Amino acid sequence: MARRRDLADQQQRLSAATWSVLAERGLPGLTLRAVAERAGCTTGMVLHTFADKQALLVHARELLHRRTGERADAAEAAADTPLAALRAVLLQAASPTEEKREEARVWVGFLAAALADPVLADLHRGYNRRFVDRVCGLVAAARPDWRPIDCATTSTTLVALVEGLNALASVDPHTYPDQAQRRAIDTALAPLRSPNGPLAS
Amino acid sequence: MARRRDLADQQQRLSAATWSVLAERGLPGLTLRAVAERAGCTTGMVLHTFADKQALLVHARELLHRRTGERADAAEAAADTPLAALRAVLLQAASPTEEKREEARVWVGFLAAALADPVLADLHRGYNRRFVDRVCGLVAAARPDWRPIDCATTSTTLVALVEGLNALASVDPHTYPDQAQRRAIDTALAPLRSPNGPLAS
DNA sequence: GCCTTACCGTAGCGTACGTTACGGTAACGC
DNA sequence: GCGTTACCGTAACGTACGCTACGGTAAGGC
Repeated sequence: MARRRDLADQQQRLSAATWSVLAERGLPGLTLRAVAERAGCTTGMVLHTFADKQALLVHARELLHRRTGERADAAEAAADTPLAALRAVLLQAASPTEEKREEARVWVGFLAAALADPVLADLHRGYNRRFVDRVCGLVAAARPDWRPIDCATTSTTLVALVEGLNALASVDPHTYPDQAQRRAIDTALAPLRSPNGPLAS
Repeated sequence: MARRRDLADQQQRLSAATWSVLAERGLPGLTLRAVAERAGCTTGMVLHTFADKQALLVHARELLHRRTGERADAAEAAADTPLAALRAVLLQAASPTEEKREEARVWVGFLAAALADPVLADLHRGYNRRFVDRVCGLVAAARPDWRPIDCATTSTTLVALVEGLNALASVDPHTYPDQAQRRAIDTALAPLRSPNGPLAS
Protein backbone atom coordinates (compact mmCIF):
# COMPACT_ATOMS: atom_id res chain seq x y z
CA MET A 1 0.00 0.00 0.00
CA ALA A 2 0.90 3.61 -0.19
CA ARG A 3 -0.15 6.72 1.62
CA ARG A 4 -3.88 7.03 2.15
CA ARG A 5 -5.59 10.34 1.82
CA ASP A 6 -8.55 11.70 3.69
CA LEU A 7 -10.98 11.75 0.79
CA ALA A 8 -13.85 13.31 2.69
CA ASP A 9 -11.63 16.09 4.00
CA GLN A 10 -10.30 16.81 0.54
CA GLN A 11 -13.81 16.90 -0.88
CA GLN A 12 -14.86 19.26 1.88
CA ARG A 13 -11.93 21.60 1.34
CA LEU A 14 -12.23 21.57 -2.42
CA SER A 15 -15.94 22.26 -2.41
CA ALA A 16 -15.32 25.06 0.08
CA ALA A 17 -12.77 26.47 -2.34
CA THR A 18 -15.30 26.07 -5.14
CA TRP A 19 -17.79 27.97 -3.07
CA SER A 20 -15.32 30.72 -2.31
CA VAL A 21 -14.41 31.20 -5.94
CA LEU A 22 -18.07 31.14 -6.93
CA ALA A 23 -18.87 33.83 -4.39
CA GLU A 24 -15.97 36.03 -5.43
CA ARG A 25 -15.67 35.61 -9.18
CA GLY A 26 -19.16 34.46 -10.02
CA LEU A 27 -20.08 31.62 -12.28
CA PRO A 28 -17.85 32.51 -15.25
CA GLY A 29 -14.83 32.67 -12.96
CA LEU A 30 -15.36 29.19 -11.61
CA THR A 31 -12.61 27.19 -13.29
CA LEU A 32 -10.70 24.17 -12.13
CA ARG A 33 -7.54 26.22 -12.10
CA ALA A 34 -9.12 28.90 -9.91
CA VAL A 35 -10.43 26.26 -7.51
CA ALA A 36 -7.04 24.57 -7.35
CA GLU A 37 -5.29 27.87 -6.69
CA ARG A 38 -7.76 28.78 -3.95
CA ALA A 39 -7.39 25.36 -2.36
CA GLY A 40 -3.60 25.54 -2.59
CA CYS A 41 -3.19 22.53 -4.83
CA THR A 42 -3.14 21.69 -8.51
CA THR A 43 -5.81 20.85 -11.01
CA GLY A 44 -4.48 17.30 -11.02
CA MET A 45 -5.38 16.89 -7.38
CA VAL A 46 -8.81 18.43 -7.97
CA LEU A 47 -9.60 15.94 -10.68
CA HIS A 48 -8.24 13.08 -8.60
CA THR A 49 -10.71 13.95 -5.86
CA PHE A 50 -13.65 14.61 -8.18
CA ALA A 51 -14.22 12.81 -11.43
CA ASP A 52 -14.93 15.99 -13.34
CA LYS A 53 -16.03 19.56 -12.90
CA GLN A 54 -19.68 18.63 -12.61
CA ALA A 55 -18.98 16.30 -9.70
CA LEU A 56 -17.22 19.18 -7.96
CA LEU A 57 -20.20 21.43 -8.60
CA VAL A 58 -22.64 18.85 -7.30
CA HIS A 59 -20.63 18.36 -4.13
CA ALA A 60 -20.40 22.10 -3.54
CA ARG A 61 -24.14 22.38 -4.07
CA GLU A 62 -24.73 19.68 -1.48
CA LEU A 63 -22.41 21.46 0.90
CA LEU A 64 -24.36 24.68 0.50
CA HIS A 65 -27.60 22.88 1.25
CA ARG A 66 -26.12 21.15 4.28
CA ARG A 67 -24.87 24.43 5.74
CA THR A 68 -28.14 26.27 5.27
CA GLY A 69 -30.05 23.24 6.50
CA GLU A 70 -27.99 22.99 9.66
CA ARG A 71 -28.45 26.66 10.39
CA ALA A 72 -32.17 26.33 9.84
CA ASP A 73 -32.22 23.34 12.19
CA ALA A 74 -30.45 25.34 14.86
CA ALA A 75 -32.75 28.33 14.45
CA GLU A 76 -35.82 26.13 14.56
CA ALA A 77 -34.67 24.21 17.61
CA ALA A 78 -33.88 27.37 19.56
CA ALA A 79 -37.41 28.71 19.26
CA ASP A 80 -40.15 27.69 21.62
CA THR A 81 -43.27 28.35 19.56
CA PRO A 82 -43.98 27.36 15.94
CA LEU A 83 -44.36 31.00 14.92
CA ALA A 84 -41.08 31.92 16.58
CA ALA A 85 -39.42 28.95 14.88
CA LEU A 86 -40.80 30.03 11.52
CA ARG A 87 -39.60 33.57 12.04
CA ALA A 88 -36.18 32.34 13.16
CA VAL A 89 -35.81 30.09 10.14
CA LEU A 90 -36.75 32.88 7.75
CA LEU A 91 -34.62 35.49 9.47
CA GLN A 92 -31.51 33.33 9.58
CA ALA A 93 -31.87 32.85 5.84
CA ALA A 94 -31.58 36.63 5.57
CA SER A 95 -29.09 37.13 8.36
CA PRO A 96 -26.62 39.98 7.93
CA THR A 97 -23.37 38.08 8.36
CA GLU A 98 -20.76 38.15 5.64
CA GLU A 99 -20.92 34.37 5.58
CA LYS A 100 -24.59 34.57 4.70
CA ARG A 101 -23.91 37.15 2.02
CA GLU A 102 -21.43 34.78 0.47
CA GLU A 103 -24.00 32.01 0.59
CA ALA A 104 -26.51 34.24 -1.15
CA ARG A 105 -24.09 34.97 -3.97
CA VAL A 106 -23.30 31.30 -4.32
CA TRP A 107 -26.99 30.48 -4.29
CA VAL A 108 -27.59 32.90 -7.14
CA GLY A 109 -24.72 31.33 -9.04
CA PHE A 110 -26.10 27.85 -8.65
CA LEU A 111 -29.58 29.07 -9.57
CA ALA A 112 -28.25 30.44 -12.84
CA ALA A 113 -26.21 27.30 -13.43
CA ALA A 114 -29.31 25.18 -12.88
CA LEU A 115 -30.96 26.90 -15.83
CA ALA A 116 -28.53 25.16 -18.18
CA ASP A 117 -27.49 22.08 -16.18
CA PRO A 118 -30.22 19.45 -15.64
CA VAL A 119 -28.31 17.78 -12.79
CA LEU A 120 -27.94 21.02 -10.86
CA ALA A 121 -31.55 21.86 -11.67
CA ASP A 122 -32.73 18.59 -10.12
CA LEU A 123 -30.67 19.24 -7.01
CA HIS A 124 -31.97 22.78 -6.77
CA ARG A 125 -35.59 21.69 -7.07
CA GLY A 126 -35.14 18.98 -4.45
CA TYR A 127 -33.47 21.26 -1.94
CA ASN A 128 -35.88 24.10 -2.49
CA ARG A 129 -38.88 21.83 -2.12
CA ARG A 130 -37.50 20.54 1.14
CA PHE A 131 -37.15 24.11 2.33
CA VAL A 132 -40.73 24.87 1.28
CA ASP A 133 -41.92 21.74 3.07
CA ARG A 134 -40.12 22.78 6.21
CA VAL A 135 -41.67 26.24 6.10
CA CYS A 136 -45.05 24.75 5.28
CA GLY A 137 -44.87 22.49 8.32
CA LEU A 138 -44.04 25.43 10.54
CA VAL A 139 -46.88 27.48 9.08
CA ALA A 140 -49.31 24.63 9.69
CA ALA A 141 -48.03 24.26 13.24
CA ALA A 142 -48.38 27.98 13.87
CA ARG A 143 -51.86 28.14 12.36
CA PRO A 144 -53.58 24.77 12.78
CA ASP A 145 -56.86 26.50 11.91
CA TRP A 146 -55.72 27.20 8.34
CA ARG A 147 -56.50 24.97 5.41
CA PRO A 148 -53.56 23.08 3.86
CA ILE A 149 -53.88 25.08 0.64
CA ASP A 150 -53.51 28.28 2.62
CA CYS A 151 -50.46 26.91 4.39
CA ALA A 152 -48.97 25.93 1.06
CA THR A 153 -49.60 29.32 -0.51
CA THR A 154 -48.21 31.09 2.53
CA SER A 155 -45.10 28.94 2.60
CA THR A 156 -44.29 29.41 -1.08
CA THR A 157 -44.87 33.12 -0.61
CA LEU A 158 -42.53 33.27 2.35
CA VAL A 159 -39.82 31.23 0.63
CA ALA A 160 -40.05 33.34 -2.53
CA LEU A 161 -39.79 36.48 -0.44
CA VAL A 162 -36.75 35.28 1.47
CA GLU A 163 -34.94 34.02 -1.61
CA GLY A 164 -35.87 37.15 -3.50
CA LEU A 165 -34.50 39.32 -0.71
CA ASN A 166 -31.31 37.28 -0.68
CA ALA A 167 -30.88 37.49 -4.41
CA LEU A 168 -31.56 41.21 -4.65
CA ALA A 169 -29.48 42.06 -1.59
CA SER A 170 -26.53 40.11 -2.97
CA VAL A 171 -26.24 42.59 -5.83
CA ASP A 172 -27.63 45.70 -4.16
CA PRO A 173 -27.17 45.55 -0.37
CA HIS A 174 -27.75 49.29 -0.15
CA THR A 175 -31.31 49.09 -1.42
CA TYR A 176 -32.02 45.95 0.61
CA PRO A 177 -30.27 46.48 3.94
CA ASP A 178 -30.63 43.96 6.74
CA GLN A 179 -33.18 46.06 8.54
CA ALA A 180 -35.38 46.25 5.45
CA GLN A 181 -35.12 42.51 5.01
CA ARG A 182 -36.20 41.90 8.59
CA ARG A 183 -39.07 44.33 8.23
CA ALA A 184 -40.15 42.67 4.99
CA ILE A 185 -40.22 39.27 6.65
CA ASP A 186 -42.14 40.54 9.64
CA THR A 187 -44.62 42.20 7.30
CA ALA A 188 -45.11 38.94 5.48
CA LEU A 189 -45.58 37.12 8.79
CA ALA A 190 -48.31 39.52 9.90
CA PRO A 191 -51.16 37.35 8.57
CA LEU A 192 -49.95 34.52 10.79
CA ARG A 193 -50.48 36.73 13.82
CA SER A 194 -53.95 37.70 12.67
CA PRO A 195 -57.00 35.89 14.02
CA ASN A 196 -58.31 35.67 10.49
CA GLY A 197 -57.36 33.66 7.44
CA PRO A 198 -54.26 34.32 5.35
CA LEU A 199 -56.08 36.33 2.72
CA ALA A 200 -58.37 38.29 5.01
CA SER A 201 -57.47 41.81 5.91
CA MET B 1 -19.96 56.74 -49.70
CA ALA B 2 -21.05 53.16 -49.46
CA ARG B 3 -24.09 51.34 -48.25
CA ARG B 4 -25.42 52.54 -44.93
CA ARG B 5 -26.71 50.06 -42.43
CA ASP B 6 -29.51 50.46 -39.96
CA LEU B 7 -27.40 50.39 -36.83
CA ALA B 8 -30.31 50.56 -34.41
CA ASP B 9 -32.10 47.72 -36.16
CA GLN B 10 -28.99 45.57 -36.11
CA GLN B 11 -28.47 46.27 -32.44
CA GLN B 12 -32.07 45.37 -31.74
CA ARG B 13 -31.89 42.11 -33.67
CA LEU B 14 -28.55 41.12 -32.20
CA SER B 15 -29.58 41.81 -28.66
CA ALA B 16 -32.78 39.86 -29.28
CA ALA B 17 -30.62 36.97 -30.47
CA THR B 18 -28.43 37.42 -27.40
CA TRP B 19 -31.49 37.26 -25.25
CA SER B 20 -32.75 34.15 -26.98
CA VAL B 21 -29.46 32.35 -26.53
CA LEU B 22 -29.27 33.50 -22.93
CA ALA B 23 -32.73 32.14 -22.20
CA GLU B 24 -32.04 28.83 -23.89
CA ARG B 25 -28.42 28.04 -23.09
CA GLY B 26 -27.91 30.17 -20.02
CA LEU B 27 -25.01 32.47 -19.35
CA PRO B 28 -22.23 29.96 -20.05
CA GLY B 29 -23.75 29.27 -23.45
CA LEU B 30 -23.78 32.91 -24.41
CA THR B 31 -20.94 33.15 -26.94
CA LEU B 32 -20.47 35.47 -29.86
CA ARG B 33 -20.64 32.51 -32.20
CA ALA B 34 -23.95 31.35 -30.72
CA VAL B 35 -25.37 34.85 -31.00
CA ALA B 36 -24.20 35.17 -34.58
CA GLU B 37 -25.69 31.79 -35.49
CA ARG B 38 -29.00 32.68 -33.88
CA ALA B 39 -29.07 36.04 -35.62
CA GLY B 40 -28.16 34.46 -38.95
CA CYS B 41 -24.92 36.34 -39.43
CA THR B 42 -21.27 36.00 -38.52
CA THR B 43 -19.23 36.97 -35.51
CA GLY B 44 -17.61 39.64 -37.65
CA MET B 45 -20.92 41.41 -38.09
CA VAL B 46 -21.65 41.07 -34.37
CA LEU B 47 -18.41 42.79 -33.47
CA HIS B 48 -18.94 45.45 -36.10
CA THR B 49 -22.24 46.34 -34.47
CA PHE B 50 -20.97 46.10 -30.90
CA ALA B 51 -17.46 46.98 -29.87
CA ASP B 52 -17.03 43.86 -27.78
CA LYS B 53 -18.99 41.22 -25.93
CA GLN B 54 -19.60 43.42 -22.93
CA ALA B 55 -21.24 46.09 -25.11
CA LEU B 56 -23.53 43.39 -26.44
CA LEU B 57 -24.38 42.28 -22.93
CA VAL B 58 -25.08 45.83 -21.84
CA HIS B 59 -27.37 46.42 -24.78
CA ALA B 60 -29.25 43.19 -24.14
CA ARG B 61 -29.62 44.18 -20.50
CA GLU B 62 -31.08 47.51 -21.53
CA LEU B 63 -33.45 45.76 -23.89
CA LEU B 64 -34.67 43.52 -21.09
CA HIS B 65 -35.35 46.53 -18.93
CA ARG B 66 -37.13 48.34 -21.74
CA ARG B 67 -39.43 45.39 -22.42
CA THR B 68 -40.37 44.87 -18.80
CA GLY B 69 -40.73 48.60 -18.34
CA GLU B 70 -43.05 48.94 -21.30
CA ARG B 71 -45.20 46.06 -20.11
CA ALA B 72 -45.36 47.61 -16.67
CA ASP B 73 -46.37 50.93 -18.24
CA ALA B 74 -49.16 49.24 -20.15
CA ALA B 75 -50.40 47.35 -17.11
CA GLU B 76 -50.31 50.47 -15.00
CA ALA B 77 -52.10 52.58 -17.60
CA ALA B 78 -54.89 50.05 -18.05
CA ALA B 79 -55.84 50.12 -14.38
CA ASP B 80 -58.20 52.74 -13.00
CA THR B 81 -57.21 52.75 -9.33
CA PRO B 82 -53.74 52.89 -7.78
CA LEU B 83 -54.27 49.53 -6.07
CA ALA B 84 -55.41 47.93 -9.31
CA ALA B 85 -52.42 49.45 -11.08
CA LEU B 86 -50.08 48.10 -8.43
CA ARG B 87 -51.62 44.65 -8.67
CA ALA B 88 -51.45 44.74 -12.47
CA VAL B 89 -47.81 45.76 -12.45
CA LEU B 90 -46.91 42.98 -10.03
CA LEU B 91 -48.99 40.35 -11.77
CA GLN B 92 -47.61 41.10 -15.22
CA ALA B 93 -44.14 40.64 -13.79
CA ALA B 94 -45.25 37.11 -12.88
CA SER B 95 -47.45 36.53 -15.89
CA PRO B 96 -47.63 32.96 -17.19
CA THR B 97 -46.65 33.58 -20.79
CA GLU B 98 -43.66 31.79 -22.25
CA GLU B 99 -42.23 35.15 -23.15
CA LYS B 100 -42.24 36.10 -19.49
CA ARG B 101 -40.66 32.80 -18.53
CA GLU B 102 -37.88 33.54 -20.96
CA GLU B 103 -37.44 36.96 -19.43
CA ALA B 104 -37.22 35.43 -15.98
CA ARG B 105 -34.45 33.08 -17.07
CA VAL B 106 -32.58 35.93 -18.69
CA TRP B 107 -33.05 38.04 -15.59
CA VAL B 108 -31.53 35.31 -13.43
CA GLY B 109 -28.63 35.06 -15.85
CA PHE B 110 -27.94 38.77 -15.69
CA LEU B 111 -28.30 38.72 -11.92
CA ALA B 112 -25.60 36.07 -11.67
CA ALA B 113 -23.44 37.91 -14.19
CA ALA B 114 -23.78 41.11 -12.19
CA LEU B 115 -22.08 39.38 -9.25
CA ALA B 116 -18.79 39.43 -11.16
CA ASP B 117 -19.26 42.29 -13.65
CA PRO B 118 -19.32 45.78 -12.10
CA VAL B 119 -20.88 47.32 -15.22
CA LEU B 120 -23.77 44.87 -15.26
CA ALA B 121 -24.09 45.25 -11.49
CA ASP B 122 -24.51 49.02 -11.85
CA LEU B 123 -27.13 48.55 -14.53
CA HIS B 124 -28.96 45.98 -12.43
CA ARG B 125 -29.03 48.23 -9.40
CA GLY B 126 -30.29 51.18 -11.42
CA TYR B 127 -33.07 49.26 -13.10
CA ASN B 128 -34.14 47.51 -9.93
CA ARG B 129 -34.23 50.75 -7.98
CA ARG B 130 -36.40 52.28 -10.66
CA PHE B 131 -38.78 49.34 -10.37
CA VAL B 132 -38.85 49.71 -6.59
CA ASP B 133 -39.54 53.43 -6.98
CA ARG B 134 -42.41 52.73 -9.35
CA VAL B 135 -43.94 50.23 -6.95
CA CYS B 136 -43.34 52.59 -4.05
CA GLY B 137 -45.19 55.35 -5.84
CA LEU B 138 -48.13 53.08 -6.49
CA VAL B 139 -48.19 51.93 -2.88
CA ALA B 140 -48.16 55.54 -1.70
CA ALA B 141 -50.96 56.36 -4.12
CA ALA B 142 -53.01 53.40 -2.97
CA ARG B 143 -52.45 54.15 0.69
CA PRO B 144 -51.89 57.89 1.18
CA ASP B 145 -52.45 57.36 4.90
CA TRP B 146 -49.26 55.31 5.25
CA ARG B 147 -45.95 56.76 6.29
CA PRO B 148 -43.20 56.89 3.61
CA ILE B 149 -41.14 54.35 5.54
CA ASP B 150 -44.06 51.93 5.44
CA CYS B 151 -44.48 52.48 1.72
CA ALA B 152 -40.79 51.83 1.20
CA THR B 153 -40.81 48.65 3.24
CA THR B 154 -43.92 47.42 1.49
CA SER B 155 -42.50 48.14 -1.95
CA THR B 156 -39.19 46.39 -1.33
CA THR B 157 -41.14 43.47 0.09
CA LEU B 158 -43.37 43.28 -2.96
CA VAL B 159 -40.47 43.57 -5.40
CA ALA B 160 -38.48 40.92 -3.56
CA LEU B 161 -41.49 38.65 -3.59
CA VAL B 162 -42.12 39.08 -7.30
CA GLU B 163 -38.49 38.65 -8.27
CA GLY B 164 -38.16 35.69 -5.94
CA LEU B 165 -41.21 34.06 -7.48
CA ASN B 166 -39.81 34.66 -10.95
CA ALA B 167 -36.42 33.27 -10.05
CA LEU B 168 -37.76 30.17 -8.32
CA ALA B 169 -40.40 29.50 -10.95
CA SER B 170 -37.81 29.71 -13.71
CA VAL B 171 -36.10 26.62 -12.33
CA ASP B 172 -39.08 24.87 -10.76
CA PRO B 173 -42.34 25.90 -12.43
CA HIS B 174 -44.07 22.88 -10.95
CA THR B 175 -43.58 24.04 -7.37
CA TYR B 176 -44.36 27.65 -8.29
CA PRO B 177 -47.21 27.48 -10.80
CA ASP B 178 -48.85 30.62 -12.10
CA GLN B 179 -51.82 30.24 -9.81
CA ALA B 180 -49.56 30.02 -6.76
CA GLN B 181 -47.70 33.11 -7.91
CA ARG B 182 -50.92 35.04 -8.27
CA ARG B 183 -52.12 33.89 -4.88
CA ALA B 184 -48.81 34.85 -3.32
CA ILE B 185 -49.03 38.34 -4.75
CA ASP B 186 -52.61 38.79 -3.65
CA THR B 187 -51.66 37.59 -0.19
CA ALA B 188 -48.88 40.14 -0.07
CA LEU B 189 -51.27 42.84 -1.24
CA ALA B 190 -53.77 42.07 1.53
CA PRO B 191 -52.35 44.70 3.93
CA LEU B 192 -53.04 47.35 1.30
CA ARG B 193 -56.71 46.47 1.42
CA SER B 194 -56.79 46.60 5.19
CA PRO B 195 -57.96 49.74 6.97
CA ASN B 196 -54.95 49.46 9.26
CA GLY B 197 -51.25 50.00 8.83
CA PRO B 198 -48.96 47.67 6.87
CA LEU B 199 -47.78 45.79 9.93
CA ALA B 200 -51.10 45.55 11.73
CA SER B 201 -53.18 42.44 11.46
C1' DG C 1 15.77 -1.22 3.97
C1' DC C 2 13.56 -2.19 0.00
C1' DC C 3 9.64 -2.76 -2.88
C1' DT C 4 5.17 -1.90 -3.94
C1' DT C 5 1.51 1.14 -4.59
C1' DA C 6 -1.40 4.98 -4.00
C1' DC C 7 -1.16 9.73 -4.57
C1' DC C 8 -0.63 13.98 -7.06
C1' DG C 9 2.29 17.64 -9.49
C1' DT C 10 3.63 18.67 -14.36
C1' DA C 11 2.89 19.30 -18.80
C1' DG C 12 0.34 19.26 -22.60
C1' DC C 13 -3.58 17.74 -25.43
C1' DG C 14 -7.81 19.24 -28.08
C1' DT C 15 -11.32 22.57 -28.11
C1' DA C 16 -13.74 26.78 -27.95
C1' DC C 17 -13.55 31.24 -26.66
C1' DG C 18 -13.02 36.65 -27.66
C1' DT C 19 -10.93 39.30 -30.71
C1' DT C 20 -8.58 41.02 -34.92
C1' DA C 21 -6.80 41.59 -39.65
C1' DC C 22 -7.80 41.40 -44.23
C1' DG C 23 -10.09 40.96 -48.50
C1' DG C 24 -14.37 40.73 -51.06
C1' DT C 25 -18.69 43.12 -52.04
C1' DA C 26 -22.31 46.12 -52.65
C1' DA C 27 -24.05 50.77 -52.56
C1' DC C 28 -23.67 55.77 -53.30
C1' DG C 29 -21.52 60.31 -55.52
C1' DC C 30 -20.37 62.07 -59.70
C1' DG D 1 -20.08 53.24 -65.16
C1' DC D 2 -16.59 53.92 -62.36
C1' DG D 3 -14.12 54.93 -58.25
C1' DT D 4 -14.61 55.36 -53.52
C1' DT D 5 -15.99 53.84 -49.23
C1' DA D 6 -18.52 51.66 -45.75
C1' DC D 7 -19.79 47.19 -44.58
C1' DC D 8 -19.15 42.46 -43.22
C1' DG D 9 -17.78 37.43 -44.12
C1' DT D 10 -13.51 34.58 -43.55
C1' DA D 11 -9.91 32.96 -41.30
C1' DA D 12 -6.84 32.76 -37.90
C1' DC D 13 -4.54 34.46 -33.81
C1' DG D 14 -3.62 34.06 -28.73
C1' DT D 15 -5.59 32.51 -24.63
C1' DA D 16 -7.85 29.76 -21.31
C1' DC D 17 -10.65 26.13 -20.64
C1' DG D 18 -11.67 20.92 -19.15
C1' DC D 19 -9.35 17.08 -19.07
C1' DT D 20 -5.58 13.36 -19.37
C1' DA D 21 -1.20 10.89 -19.52
C1' DC D 22 2.90 10.25 -17.28
C1' DG D 23 6.42 10.32 -14.00
C1' DG D 24 8.14 11.63 -9.40
C1' DT D 25 7.38 10.92 -4.49
C1' DA D 26 6.29 9.38 -0.17
C1' DA D 27 4.02 6.16 2.79
C1' DG D 28 2.91 1.76 4.07
C1' DG D 29 3.96 -3.88 4.18
C1' DC D 30 7.29 -7.33 4.97
